[in-house]
Amino acid sequence: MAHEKTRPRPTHAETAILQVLWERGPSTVREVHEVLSAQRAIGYTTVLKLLQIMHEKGLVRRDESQRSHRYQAVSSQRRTQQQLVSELLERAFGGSMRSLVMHALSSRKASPEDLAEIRGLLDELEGRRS
Amino acid sequence: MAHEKTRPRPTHAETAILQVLWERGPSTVREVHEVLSAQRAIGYTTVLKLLQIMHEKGLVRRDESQRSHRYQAVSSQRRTQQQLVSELLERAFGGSMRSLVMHALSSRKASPEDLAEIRGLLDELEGRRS
DNA sequence: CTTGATCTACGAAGATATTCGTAATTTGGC
DNA sequence: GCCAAATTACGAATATCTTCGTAGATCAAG
Repeated sequence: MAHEKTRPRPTHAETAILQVLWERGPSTVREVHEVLSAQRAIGYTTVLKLLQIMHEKGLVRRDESQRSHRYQAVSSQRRTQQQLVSELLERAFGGSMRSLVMHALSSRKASPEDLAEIRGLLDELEGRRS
Repeated sequence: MAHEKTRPRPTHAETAILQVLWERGPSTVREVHEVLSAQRAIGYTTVLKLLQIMHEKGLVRRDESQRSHRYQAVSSQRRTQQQLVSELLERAFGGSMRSLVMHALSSRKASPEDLAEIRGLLDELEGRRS
């Protein structure tokens, strides 16, 4: 089995860690802990344990060549986000993509650049040429 | 406290039930169970228990005037969806609304009506008059 | 080599979520 | 009134998630 088909959906705490790994790239437990503990109280060994569990689950890869192991996310941010959006779509929006997008757009102030890019994608989806 | 400020975020199983209540309106345990068990194996008393817990949490209201109690969602679908989107935004998208919208748009085929409505909202957000 | 700092491994406690069996209650039909 | 079917209440088992303490290994400094 060259390709893992079904990687488990990351939990809340796990997603927070993935967030850090995506931003920083391959990181040690200490580095991840420093970022997270700036956001909320969390023990060092808690982060360590979470990363170990994520490693078992196949959510992260581990480089053990150094004393301080380096962890990196297996799935790209893009792919994971896609998975989470799809899931939310089914779970709470009954598959209504429009509804989700409308909510997202309304939920936060968007920059002109954001809007322009979204508009561009809309154009594509509508099959507009030129 | 006339208004409950913080209603707990619904869990996975709970969201599935809310989904049914939003679609059907006030429903009995049996009715909810019929819908859910068509999707996956789940016992009648499991649904009952979940609805009882949701009632304790304040997620649903219960009409006990009939022998078969009727449950209905307390928060509107709209409001709950808003909450879940915001959470996902923080949790996995680092607050990048654009990213979320782009993913959502790409994840599913959208009807011309969907696209038109989204475009309309874009126009509003861009402050276009006319 | 010894010591203190740092790191991993591991177990386990506590919290939360999910599941369902059993018992007690109610009700409609006979 | 009695029974079968349907319903609620309740407790408990199981699973999953989150947390962290402790022990042991490793390493750098002196």
